[in-house]
Amino acid sequence: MRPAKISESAVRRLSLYLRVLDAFELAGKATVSSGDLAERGGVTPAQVRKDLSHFGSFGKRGLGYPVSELRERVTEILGLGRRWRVGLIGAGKLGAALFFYDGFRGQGFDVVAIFDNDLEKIGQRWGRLFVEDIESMDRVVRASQVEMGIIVTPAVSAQHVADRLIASGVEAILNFAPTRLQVPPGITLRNVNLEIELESLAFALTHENGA
Amino acid sequence: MRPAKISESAVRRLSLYLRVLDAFELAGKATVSSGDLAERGGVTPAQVRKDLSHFGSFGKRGLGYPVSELRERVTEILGLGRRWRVGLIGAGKLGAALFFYDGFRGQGFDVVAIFDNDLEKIGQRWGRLFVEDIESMDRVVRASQVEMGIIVTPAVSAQHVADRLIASGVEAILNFAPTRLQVPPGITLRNVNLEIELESLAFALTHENGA
DNA sequence: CTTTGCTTGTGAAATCAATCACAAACGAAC
DNA sequence: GTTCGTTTGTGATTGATTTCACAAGCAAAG
Repeated sequence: MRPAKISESAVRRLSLYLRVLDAFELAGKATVSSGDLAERGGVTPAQVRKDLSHFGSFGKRGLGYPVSELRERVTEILGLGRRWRVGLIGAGKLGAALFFYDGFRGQGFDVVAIFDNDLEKIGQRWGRLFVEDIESMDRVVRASQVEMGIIVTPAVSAQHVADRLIASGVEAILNFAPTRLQVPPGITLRNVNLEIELESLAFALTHENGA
Repeated sequence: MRPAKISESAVRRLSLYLRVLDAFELAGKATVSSGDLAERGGVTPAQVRKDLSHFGSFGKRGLGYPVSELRERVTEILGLGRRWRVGLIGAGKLGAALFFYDGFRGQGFDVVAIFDNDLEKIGQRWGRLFVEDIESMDRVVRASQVEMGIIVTPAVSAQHVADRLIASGVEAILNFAPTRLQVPPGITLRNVNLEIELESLAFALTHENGA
């Protein structure tokens, strides 16, 4: 079942449910109710049922959802039934932190290329990869069959990097640079802006009480 | 003017406008229209006006908004008219990347304490700070007047760390650990989950076309 | 085989957010 | 001082998302 339109936030909740299901499976539970999932996920039971119902009917009334099977189905829905080839652009500290973070590999994401424009960095060995010159991005992206790009460059370079990624055939970009990227239709872009997160905390602290 | 309730997303857009205003001010523009702000921010003019109108009436009809003054007002609204004292919990690669990232300082956020539970890390010197034992968190948080906590520990430790932060009086937490934290009412929590971002890209790539 | 206790799946209702559209206000031109 | 072109601020409208509420379905017990 492929529904007309699934909201961004519904997809994110599916990722969340998947993690909760992992925990339940590890704990040896055979079935879970929408209430169980909701509690552990911090949402309402109705929300869980509605989110899942967009993709089919996975539960049994009176009983709940079979943990193992639902986990497989959600994995499939999210497109995690395969491995994804990721390119990292920016070999700075944040790039290194992401590269050496094991969580990605565990979820099916393999960094298969690293790029930088700094001569100091180009040629460095990271794990079993070498940092490539950003000038050879097109060739390397195609050779390594990179499907997603993670941009961890300074803001000024980010748009240029995005343009080159897209020109090389990459259709999904995760941008950590604190700038608004312009991308053509059909390209999926997600932004992670750490400054905005902190500013949102500052706003909350400033306005929470009547002080 | 303090409005009843501002949506999370409206606050994030204010951060965005602030960045656009910075650019306009740098470019020497004296006034901007909602259309100018909208174009650079990737939103609609009506949205810009609505967002700003929640906090007052800053523009002149027929003319637009005075760049410099609006910038000051938005800075004030977001609570950025002062510096914030931030504690970093987790002295791993991601923690280091965040610590050495200059963008935070530029926006008014100062990391004033770093914690870890690894004996190898405790006592290390980072810039002008030393990595503290997580066991002394309560004392150090109070002594350094930490107001916000950034959690960059493994998932298993995150809830414990959050509990201790809150017990020490911290009321705002930015969590990078891939787990759902439980916090009492009154505590502001934001999550940055890199796995969920990638999974959302995987979903988009998987479902974008009829393939 | 019928009853009982749960839990799903889903239209309907309610809430929340974004967009529209237009009167009001301003500066410039004459 | 009047007209004109522009842009704000905002009530009304539309659209999206979440929650409600309940019929339908299932397993277990008797």
